[in-house]
Amino acid sequence: MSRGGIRGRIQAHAHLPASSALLYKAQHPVHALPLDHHPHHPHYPQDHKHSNAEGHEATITGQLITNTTHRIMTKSCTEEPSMIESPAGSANWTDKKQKPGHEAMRKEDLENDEEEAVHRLEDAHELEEDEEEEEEDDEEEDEGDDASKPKRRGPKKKKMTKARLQRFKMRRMKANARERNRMHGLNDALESLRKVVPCYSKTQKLSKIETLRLAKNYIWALSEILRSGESPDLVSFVQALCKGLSQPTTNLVAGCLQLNPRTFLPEQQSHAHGASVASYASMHPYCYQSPGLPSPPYGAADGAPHHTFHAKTAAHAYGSTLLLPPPPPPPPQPPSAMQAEPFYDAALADCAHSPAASFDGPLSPPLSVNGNFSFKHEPPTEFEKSYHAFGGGVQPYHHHAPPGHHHHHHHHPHHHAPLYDLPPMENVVPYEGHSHHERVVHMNAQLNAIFHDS
DNA sequence: TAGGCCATCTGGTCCT
DNA sequence: AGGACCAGATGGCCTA
Repeated sequence: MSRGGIRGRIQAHAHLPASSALLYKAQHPVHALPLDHHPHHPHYPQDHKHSNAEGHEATITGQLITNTTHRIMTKSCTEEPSMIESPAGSANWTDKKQKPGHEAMRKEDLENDEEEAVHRLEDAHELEEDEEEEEEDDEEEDEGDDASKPKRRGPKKKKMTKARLQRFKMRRMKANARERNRMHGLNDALESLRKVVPCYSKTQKLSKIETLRLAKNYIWALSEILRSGESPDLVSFVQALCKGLSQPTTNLVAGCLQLNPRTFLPEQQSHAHGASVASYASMHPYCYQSPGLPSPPYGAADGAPHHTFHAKTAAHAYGSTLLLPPPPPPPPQPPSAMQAEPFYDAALADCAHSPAASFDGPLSPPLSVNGNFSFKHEPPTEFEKSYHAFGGGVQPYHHHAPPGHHHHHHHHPHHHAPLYDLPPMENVVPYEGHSHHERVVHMNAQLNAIFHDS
């Protein structure tokens, strides 16, 4: 039984103008208030809740940090505790760029919080009040009273002096802030990934794990296109995309690609297998649009990649997300998730009757390997540059070359990587010996051949 | 209410 | 020494 997760995230909020998360955040504008005024916010820093292996100390320091920790927006801030941000940054980190006014915590708040924190830690660590000069004094304490108590083995535990406490607290705060930033960076990267795999919607996001799975499948499917050079059939492609995905995500992908979910069922695939992506796209030029895509430009509202599709280009563009690998001799075992027909019925109903019901954001770029085949006109990201550097090996990145321009004058013969005798999805073969540049040239040619009916 | 998903804190480990 | 990375723990939100 799948609860929550993608299905819930997708279906439960289909009627809402925004995702639950966004909605919740909109309804809980905590960013303007001090941290300790929002103990029930979902992303309220939770140091105080900890009762882990460190036990008491963790709890106490957690309370400390609860009152003093704030989102650190920039890396430089991690080196300057006075720059710590309002907790709202932590609660609404996705909105960080819209909330510059809360970056700095009021100084008196910080001082008060730290003072209280120190008091708590004093209790927790039996701090000796008058011990201001610490280090040396701590080292040679109670050496002679071993008769009274059993001697403690192991490293001697230093007494928590105020100064040490302060240092510890500051270290912990900075480490927490770094960790938050690190995770935010990870999430940003994941969001970037969401945008380049099929079925992107900003308000109905795939979960992290599903995004990774779908991305893996997508990469494999595209690799198969390169390897075979054939126009794959729709069902196989969708099956490949959905392999290992949850039911809700499978449902999403099927709905996103306007594929009759029934065609997943083995007994229904006989006729469906015959349809290639190209023919399907030509027969259903409009159906490759996301069911809920508003009139173009689709991506303007939510900041997603901006695509200006026409009916014709939509079929072309989304068709390219439907590049199907030829069905392997033994048809791939459909994931168990694909056998739950009701999901597909629901998806089908959505597609057929409620074009705007499921998605309010743009789909992914049609082929977002690196923007060469898609409509991307932005300068390359750092990742893209490095990706080129890594994949291309010898080719420098042509920063300002327009899409589709710099890849078309030299098309080298392409040697496909062999497939191994592994299960399809584990069969990812690096295209060694070919630069990424070359592969993209080849891919462009193939995709153009497939989807331009030439 | 259970389970999925998530953000966050935390201490350990490794690296520079 | 300090930062990055990691995994465990925790609790909140949401859906079925």
